[in-house]
Amino acid sequence: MYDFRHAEDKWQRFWAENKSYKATRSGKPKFYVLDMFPYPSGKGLHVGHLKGYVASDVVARYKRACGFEVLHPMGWDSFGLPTERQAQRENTSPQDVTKRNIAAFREQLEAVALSYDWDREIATSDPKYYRWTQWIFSRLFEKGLAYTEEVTVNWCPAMGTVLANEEVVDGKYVETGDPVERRKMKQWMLRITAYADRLLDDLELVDWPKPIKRMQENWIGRSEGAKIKFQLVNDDRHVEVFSTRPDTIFGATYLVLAPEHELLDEVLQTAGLDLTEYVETARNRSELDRIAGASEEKTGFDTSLKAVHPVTKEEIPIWVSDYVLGGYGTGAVMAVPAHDERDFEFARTFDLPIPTVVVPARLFVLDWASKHIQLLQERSEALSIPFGSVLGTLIKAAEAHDGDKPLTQTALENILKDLKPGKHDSRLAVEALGNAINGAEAPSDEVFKATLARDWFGQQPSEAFTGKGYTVNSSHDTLQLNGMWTDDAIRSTAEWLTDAACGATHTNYKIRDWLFSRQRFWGEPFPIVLDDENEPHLLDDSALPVSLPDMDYTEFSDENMQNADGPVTPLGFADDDWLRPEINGRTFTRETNTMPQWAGSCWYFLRFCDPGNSSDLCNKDEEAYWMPVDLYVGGAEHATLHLLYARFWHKFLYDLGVVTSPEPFKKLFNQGMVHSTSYRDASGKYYYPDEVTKSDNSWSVIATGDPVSAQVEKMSKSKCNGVPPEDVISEYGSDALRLYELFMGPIEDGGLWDGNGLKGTKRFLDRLWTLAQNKRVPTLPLDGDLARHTHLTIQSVTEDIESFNLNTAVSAFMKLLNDAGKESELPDEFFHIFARLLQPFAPHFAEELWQTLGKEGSILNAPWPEHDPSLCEEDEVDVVVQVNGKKRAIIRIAATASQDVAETGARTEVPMLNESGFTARRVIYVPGKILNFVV
RNA sequence: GCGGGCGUGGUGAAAUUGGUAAACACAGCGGACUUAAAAUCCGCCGGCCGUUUAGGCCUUGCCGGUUCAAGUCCGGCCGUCCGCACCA
Repeated sequence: MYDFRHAEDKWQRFWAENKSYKATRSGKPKFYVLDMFPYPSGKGLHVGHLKGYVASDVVARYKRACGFEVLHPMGWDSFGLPTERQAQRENTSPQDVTKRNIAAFREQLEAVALSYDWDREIATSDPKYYRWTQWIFSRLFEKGLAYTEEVTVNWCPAMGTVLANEEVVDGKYVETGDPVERRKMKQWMLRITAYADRLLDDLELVDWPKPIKRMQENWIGRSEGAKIKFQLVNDDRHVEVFSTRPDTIFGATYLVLAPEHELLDEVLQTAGLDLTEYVETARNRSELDRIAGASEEKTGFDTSLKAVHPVTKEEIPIWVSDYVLGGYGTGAVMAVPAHDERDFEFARTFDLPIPTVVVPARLFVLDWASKHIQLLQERSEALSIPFGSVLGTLIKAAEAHDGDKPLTQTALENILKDLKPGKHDSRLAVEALGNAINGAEAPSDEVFKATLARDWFGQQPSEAFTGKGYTVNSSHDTLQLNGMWTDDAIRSTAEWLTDAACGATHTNYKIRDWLFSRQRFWGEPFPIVLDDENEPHLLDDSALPVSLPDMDYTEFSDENMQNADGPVTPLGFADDDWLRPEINGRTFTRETNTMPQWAGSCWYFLRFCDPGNSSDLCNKDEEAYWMPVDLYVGGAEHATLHLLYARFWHKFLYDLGVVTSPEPFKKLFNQGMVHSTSYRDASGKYYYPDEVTKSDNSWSVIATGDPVSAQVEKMSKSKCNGVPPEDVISEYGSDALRLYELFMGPIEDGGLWDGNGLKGTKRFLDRLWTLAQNKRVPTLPLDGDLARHTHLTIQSVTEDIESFNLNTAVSAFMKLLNDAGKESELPDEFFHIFARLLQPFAPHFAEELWQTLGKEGSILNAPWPEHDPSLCEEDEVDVVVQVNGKKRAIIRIAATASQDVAETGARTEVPMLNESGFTARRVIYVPGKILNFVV
C-alpha cells in the first residue's frame, strides 16, 4: 500500500529545502500562471476554494516540465473589514489577526503541494507593499484622475462605510446582504469613466470567457446617440436630453425630468404640495424602494413648465417622474411614447398622445407586395398554396433574414424565389394576413392600403415599437425623414441638430466614476493631507509609505463610529502625532478615509514580478519578461469588480510607461462554485453533517431529534457544509484530493462534493503503486498494445492540459491503469512515462514512484514525455456497418482498407446485405469510422 | 423585461466537434478471500421484450426541420441557473 503520509512529509520538505519552484528570469520562454489571491479570513479554506488552485498548479507544473520558466506566485489580499471586526472581537490588532490568518492559510495551501514560489509571497497590508499602492494613487491624483466630490453615495449603515456601485446589487451590499442607503457625502473618486472606451474596446485583445466579457460590456454600457436641447417657453434656459433615437424626434410629445433635476429646485418653491412631496420623496428614496417601484405603475406630475420642440416649434409640456434617473445621461428625456416602452406606459397612465413615427420593415414588404401582386400570384399558383400564405411566409422570411437592416427589393425577390411549401414556419404571419387578405384570391390594392392603415395609422398602437424600421410622419420645413431607414434617419437628425445648434451626437456610458474611499481602519491610508480649508494636498513620494498608526482598536465600536453629523472614520481617533503632521512649518490634517479593499489587488500581479524592490514598484526588465499573466484562474464573481478595476489601473500604468502590455491578463478561466449538502432546521440554523442522521428518507438532529431539511448549496463555512482540506488529506492523502478536485468535472462547472468520490482517486493511486511493486520487469521493452495505449495517453493528457480539460486527463490515467492491470509483466519504461505524466497531478506520488524506479533526484527535473505518433497508429480498426443509418454490425478491417474491402467485410457480417432484392442506392464510407448502405 | 449559459443513466460525468451515446468513476447488486468487518480482487449495472443464450426495439427536456447519418447544426416551446435591470 502506498504510504501517502510518509511521501508527503518527505517530499514537501525536499521541495521547500531545494526551493524547487523558484522562478528566476532566464533565457527560457516564460509562463505566468496566477491564481486570484485569497482574502485570509479567520474561517480558513475549504475544498471548494482549492479547485482552481489545483487546476492552475497542474498547468504550472506541466509548463515547467515542458521547459518554460514558470512564475506561479501566491500572496494575500489582506486588507478588509472582517479582519478589523475580528480584531475588535478578540481585543487585538488587525495586524496580529492578519498574521495569524495568513499563517493558517499558508499551511493549508502547502499541504496541497501547490508549487508556489513562496519567496515571492506578498501581502497588500504590508507597508512595503502599500507604499506602492499609495504611489499609484499619487500618480492618479497628479493626472486629475483622483478627485473629491460631494456625491450621493451608497452608505451601508451595518458596515459603517460607503460602497462602490460595483459592490451594491439590488440595493444591498454584495458581500453581506446588508441594506444600502443613499446619502450625500464628500468622497474620493477615481475617474474610471475616462477609460471607458478603452476598457470596452480592448476586451477584444484578451482570451476570456464570453460571459465575463459580456458582463463588462454591459457594465460599461456604451450607447451612441445625441444630446438635444429643448428651449423653455418664455425663459432663456433650456433642458438638455440624451437619446439613442434622435430619429424619433417628431414623436417626442413631452419631456420628463428626473426628480433630482436641478431645474426643479426653483419650480418647487412655487409648486403645489403634491408635486413638492412627490419630488422630495423620490429624492430620498432608498435604492431598495426605487427598485421595488420599477415594476409598479408609472407615477409623475406635470410641472406646468413648457418647452419648445426644436423642429416643429410646438409647445410641449414638461413632466417629472422617478422613472427617469438623475444619474444617467442628462437626467432628462424627450418622451417618445410610441417607440419607448417606459414612455409608452407613462403616456398610457396619463392619457397622453402616442403618435407613430417609425413603422417596422413588415410595412415595406407589404408596400412592395402591393406593387408586385402579379409576381406573388404567380408564385402562389406555382406552389399551389394560398396567396395569403405566400405573403405571410415572405414577411416572416424577410424579418428572420435581415431583421436589423433595411430590406432591398432584390432581397425580397430572392426570398420569394427560394420559397418552398412548408419551408418556413409562417403560422403567425399567415394567420394574421390570411384573415386580413382573405385566402387564395389576390387582394386588390385597396385591401393592402386598408390593411396598412389599420395596422399602423388608424388606431392607437397596443405596444411600443422599439425596433428599427422606416420613418413616417416626420417631415417639417427643414428636416425631412419620411421613408428613411432608422440608421439613416438618426444620421440626418444628428446633422440637422448640429446645424441648428440645438444638439450633437453624443456617447453615453452607464459606468460611473469609482467611489474610492471607505470609512474604515484596515485599508491603505491616502497619501493626502488637508489644509485648513479642507483642500487636499498630495504628499511627496519621499513621505511614502503613509503607515497606519498604532491605535486602540476597541474604540471602534459602532456607537463611536456614528455621531450627529454623520459617520466618523476610525483614523479620526488617531493621536495628533499621526493625524496632524507638520510640513514645511505648516500643520495639516491627514485624510482619514482609507482606500477600498480593491486597491491592493489592482496591481499585485506586477509586484509578484519583483516583490522585494524598494526603489520601484517593479523593475522594468522583470516586468517586460514576466508580464502579461498568461493564465489567470479565479471566480466569476469578480467580473465587474476586481477584473474591471485591475484593467483600469493597468491601462493607467501603461500610459505612464510603467508596464509594457495594455492588458494584464491574457487568458482567464473561471472555476465554478463547489456545492455540497447542507442541513438546516426550521429556524434556519445550520448543522454539520456529523450532527444529523437519516431515517426513512428524512433527516434529523442526532442530539435533539429535531427535523432538518437537506439541500445542496454553495460550500461555505457559515452553512456548515464546507469541507476542510486537512480532514480529506489525513484520510485520503494530498494527491488523492488533488486528483478528485479535478476528476469531479470541468473546472468551470464547480460540481457537487461527494466524499465517496475520493475513494476512487485513492484507489487509483494504490493500484498503480501495487502494480509497480509486483509486476515491474526492468528489462522488458515497451511495445505492442501497451506501448500504443501509453503513447495515446501521452497525447491525450497533453492535449487535455493545454485545453484545461483536466477531468478527462484523470480518466485517461485510470483507463491506462485498467489496461496495464491485465498484463502479467510491465516494463520500466511504462512506469517512467506514467510517473512523468502524473507529476503535475499527483506530485508526491510521482516523486516516490520515480525514486522506486531507481531514478536519481527529483522527477521535477525530468522532461515532459513526448508521444511517438508511429506507435499510436493501429493496423486494424473498427468500422460500424449501418443500413439506413441504423447500426447493424461492427467489422474489424485494415485501417487503410478500400471501400470494396470494407463492403466485402460487411457482407460476411450482415446477412440482410446478401438478400436478393437488396440494392443500395448509395453507399457512404468514412474510412476508420463508418460504412452506411442507403436503400 | 433584456443579455448569456445549461438540460445525457440512481449520481459526478464522457463523446475525436456531424460518424458505435453513456468512456472513466461513485453508489448499488452478486461472488471470492476472511471467524467477522474493513480493505482488496472478480463479475453485473439506461429502459422494455426475450426463462438463460442468441437477438430485437426504444433512449441525450419536448415538438418540428436539415442530413446517408443529429446529444452535437437550424426553428419553436418547456424547464433551470447566472448576470443586468425604469440606462432613454
